[in-house]
Amino acid sequence: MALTPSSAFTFKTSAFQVPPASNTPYTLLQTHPSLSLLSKCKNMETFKQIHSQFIKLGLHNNPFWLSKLVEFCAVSPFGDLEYALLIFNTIENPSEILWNILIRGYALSSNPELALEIYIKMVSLGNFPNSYSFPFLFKSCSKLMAAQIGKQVHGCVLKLGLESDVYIHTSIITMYAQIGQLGYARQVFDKSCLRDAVSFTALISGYVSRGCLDEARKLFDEIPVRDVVSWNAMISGYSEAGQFEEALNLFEKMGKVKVTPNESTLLSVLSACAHLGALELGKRVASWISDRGLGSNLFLANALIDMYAKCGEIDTARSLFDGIEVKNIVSWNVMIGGYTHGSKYREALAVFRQMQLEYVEPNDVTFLNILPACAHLGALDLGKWIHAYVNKYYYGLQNSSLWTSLIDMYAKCGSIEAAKQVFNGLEIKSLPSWNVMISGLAMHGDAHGAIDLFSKLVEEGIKPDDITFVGVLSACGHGGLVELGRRYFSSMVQDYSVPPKLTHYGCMIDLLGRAGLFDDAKALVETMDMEPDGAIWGSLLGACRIHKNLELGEYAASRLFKLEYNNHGAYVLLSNIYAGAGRWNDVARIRTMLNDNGLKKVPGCTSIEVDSVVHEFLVSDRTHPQGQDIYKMLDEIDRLLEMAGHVPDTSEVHYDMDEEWKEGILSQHSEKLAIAFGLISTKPGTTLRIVKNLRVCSNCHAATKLISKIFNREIIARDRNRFHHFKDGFCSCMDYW
DNA sequence: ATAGGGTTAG
Repeated sequence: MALTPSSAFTFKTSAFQVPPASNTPYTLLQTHPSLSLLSKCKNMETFKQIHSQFIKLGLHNNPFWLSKLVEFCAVSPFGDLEYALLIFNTIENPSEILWNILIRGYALSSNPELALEIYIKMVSLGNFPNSYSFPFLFKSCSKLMAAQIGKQVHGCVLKLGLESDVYIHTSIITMYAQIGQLGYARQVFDKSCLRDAVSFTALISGYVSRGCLDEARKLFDEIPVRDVVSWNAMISGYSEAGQFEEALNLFEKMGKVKVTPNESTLLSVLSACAHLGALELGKRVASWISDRGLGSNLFLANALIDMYAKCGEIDTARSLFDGIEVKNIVSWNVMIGGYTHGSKYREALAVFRQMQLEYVEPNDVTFLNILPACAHLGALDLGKWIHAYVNKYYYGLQNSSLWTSLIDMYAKCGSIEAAKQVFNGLEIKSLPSWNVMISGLAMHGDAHGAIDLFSKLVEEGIKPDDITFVGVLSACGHGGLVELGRRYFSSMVQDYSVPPKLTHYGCMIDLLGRAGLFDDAKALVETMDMEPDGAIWGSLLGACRIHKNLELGEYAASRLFKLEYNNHGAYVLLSNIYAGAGRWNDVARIRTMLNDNGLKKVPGCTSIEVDSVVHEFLVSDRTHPQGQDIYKMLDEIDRLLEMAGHVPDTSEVHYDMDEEWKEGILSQHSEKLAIAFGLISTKPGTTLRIVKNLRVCSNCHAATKLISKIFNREIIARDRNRFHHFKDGFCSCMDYW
């Protein structure tokens, strides 16, 4: 029968009579070998053996040993509270110490309300609480977030005149601080003259957890003697609030006053270094750690891996990772996250696969780290597997960012319908989930879908943020909805008080430029209250190429080169503009500039997932094991395209002066290779999904439209900018991109 | 003999 306190407190003690305390001197007890026996005990089986041993030796009649036995059951992580109660119930007149131990056990348990029940029982049986009882009671109140009861217990303390006990005093402050009653915590603190580092820190932690860092800092500066816990409270407070510079400043100060950091300090500091990319400090901390032989501390090792990866030293991170003999889930997660963070998506996937081979169970953080890699690579099968896994093992999971990541993954893998399904299935839709859904629709060229969703969001009374408007404005841009775009742009500030950032200006300039409204685009650039960045000049330049605007194109390019002298794509665009205007001398001049600056073309690269494996193709790639079959298919495609009347448009190849390379370059663009591979390695009618690192060229776009018709395949292509759904000879972008 | 401040990644 499971004993509950209420049923247990029947005090059926007739079976045992506890004799009076023995006269064994205390000093003898302290060194008794049985004490180390108990402290080494790791499970109840062993405990029961020790218990019966104690009974044989007659030690159980001694109050000291009795308390040790109950204490083990009540508070050891290997103990058993019900068993503690069982022993307790055999004792006729339990001492206050035993009552307190039991209260402590329940206060630490998952049912802290029982600690309060036992306290009431204790008092109702005529026992008085002492100064030891109250810290346990306050701990229970904190865990229960029970402000009312906490105040009653506080009243009790005052009645008994125990408020000046330093332990009780601190536990009252801690309790009020942890249940969010900072005013009370402050009053207790201010009224008393008991102000040591501990009570200061208790209050500081309260302020920190409510985000009142300035208030916390004021107190921190007043502490007469700060110990390492005080420093940690403040440093980790800054770090968790995103004030990483402040965290590191404080850490430097801590070193100057010669307080030795401990594990917590180092973890906070490494996290701040990771966020700031502060590699130098990170390395100093790393050598400090290894100098003290702390390198094998798993928490620190994981934090170091994270720091190195986020600071760009991914190989150092990897060798640390490989050096850990017994990794935990965090080790795997930070390594995967490090690769994702550094855009090394294939490596992220490889570590994930390794993790599965070693039978390590992934968790939600693993998925949060691996999903962006799936999204970037278009690894839809793995993404789907993760979705199924989450549904199976994390059903009802509250981690809303995981759902947001899944929506984003589906959208970026070209499965906008699946993205919608996940989104619609969400009971609670966080703003980020709305945002990824809106930009997902925008990416897929469903401008009206995105705008409708935005209206729904507003109807639900949710306040959109700057990211929402990036989605809305880019939807308008992809759809060529100029007037609507203008309206949303002005509505941002007016109706939602979201001031436009550079990206919003970028969306608008792209929208206006692509619609050929150069005067408006120029006017917007000139009236902006911030300096235009490369992306803005780049999209203006791109628009100038589409609309053959030589003059503005030259200007935009000159501005862009001042910011990004090595932007190869920009030289190409400008060269295309010159070529379109027949200005061959200028084309040649650009060619020379490229050579002089040693700029290499970013190779076009397209990936396609077949049978859960992501295959990558570069321009004119001949490295694929099925290369021969692919090129055979490519010839077949070109033959059928020609028959269908497709004439390659060579106006965009002029920038490429390499004549022999130019030959056939169009038909060997990476997306065509990927499509050819997709056609030969999937069943007829299967949708092909491809991901390209650059923007699709107009040639491939025209060709892909025809391929979709000739081979009766839906082809979903993601380029640098957006999705194109090719079907039946048409593209969802309506040739506006 | 039982008591106070903080545990870790995104």
